[in-house]
Amino acid sequence: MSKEEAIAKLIQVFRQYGYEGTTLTKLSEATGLGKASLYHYFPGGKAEMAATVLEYANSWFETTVLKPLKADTQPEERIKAMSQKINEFYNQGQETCLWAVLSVGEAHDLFNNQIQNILIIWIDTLTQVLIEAGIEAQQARQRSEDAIIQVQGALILARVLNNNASFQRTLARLPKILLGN
Amino acid sequence: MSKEEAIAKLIQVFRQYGYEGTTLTKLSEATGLGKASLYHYFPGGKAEMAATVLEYANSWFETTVLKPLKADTQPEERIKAMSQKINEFYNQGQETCLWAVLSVGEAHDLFNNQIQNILIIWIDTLTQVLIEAGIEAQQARQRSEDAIIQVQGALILARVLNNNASFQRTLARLPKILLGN
DNA sequence: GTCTATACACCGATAGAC
DNA sequence: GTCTATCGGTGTATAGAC
Repeated sequence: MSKEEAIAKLIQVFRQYGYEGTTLTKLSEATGLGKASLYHYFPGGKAEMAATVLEYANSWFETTVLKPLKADTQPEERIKAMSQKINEFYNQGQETCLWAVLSVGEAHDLFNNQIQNILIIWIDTLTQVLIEAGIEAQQARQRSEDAIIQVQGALILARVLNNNASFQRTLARLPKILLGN
Repeated sequence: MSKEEAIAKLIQVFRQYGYEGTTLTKLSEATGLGKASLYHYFPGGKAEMAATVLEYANSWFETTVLKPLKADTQPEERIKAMSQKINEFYNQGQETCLWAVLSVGEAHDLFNNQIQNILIIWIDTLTQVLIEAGIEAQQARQRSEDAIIQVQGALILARVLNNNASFQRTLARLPKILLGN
């Protein structure tokens, strides 16, 4: 198993159990690697694994979800493309958000910088699209924040109600919310 | 210290650290009670403490936040009253949501029933207000879900950005979102 | 690189004196 | 009811053979 494949397994554990709820035993079982092997790849232990997983997720998000926002097409098309990628990113709303779970408890002190960075990039990128669509700057920023709020909130509701219908509805409405028509 | 005062301290710990991140040592320090004393009040240990805290929060929410929704005033007034209480409940957006943090990891299996119940009550109560305001049933329900989504999402954004401006903005917009004017 | 074995701290929980 | 002392278990992390 390559390091990249291992990271893909680790991310599942962290996002399901959170930082404190994730144990080396769970990480070991998920990857099939022994504890000592995990420490070979990640000498910094659990904290380094989480930081690496977070960096990997951030990078994936930027190149996959945010890239369509910079395409040379109509703003509405770009936003629809983003929504579709978000849907994949969160597995149709059935997966928790790694950023949300790692922003809690002692993990907050360790990782909030990384999480804050990616959210700001997301907001900024969306804002730029709306400005290109002719929306005034401050309103563009507020609507971009609203979009992220709704995605995050919908994930929580889907998790608690065990029903992703409202998540799907939220994603479908994103273009309208952002472009205001 | 009365049991009720102790619970008020316990809730702070659980909502800051989540279930797995909360330790008996933290709970002991927060209340000023020794571990053995905590077990005297809560023989079921940490799980019983969390369940009690959750029950207490649910009850407080119902009597304080949801009660204004059943008042004999205009729907818009009731929703404004609810928003104000939500603002207090989450300390102007500076506190995490106990329900959101206890819906993660192994705590999900233990407590999601309680959390699901209170969210459904919240949605149902809001829906009823909107129906009284003349809004069609299905749309009333969807808008109620949207309101909860936005509150939850705004709390996450506030925590990550360390800035509650968007939470305040979200609360201020709730009447408009719900009543659609 | 991966394994077994293990160190050491802290976890939740309990015993028993007062 | 609250305390000190402590239990068994598990957590993270490491040592050392292979």
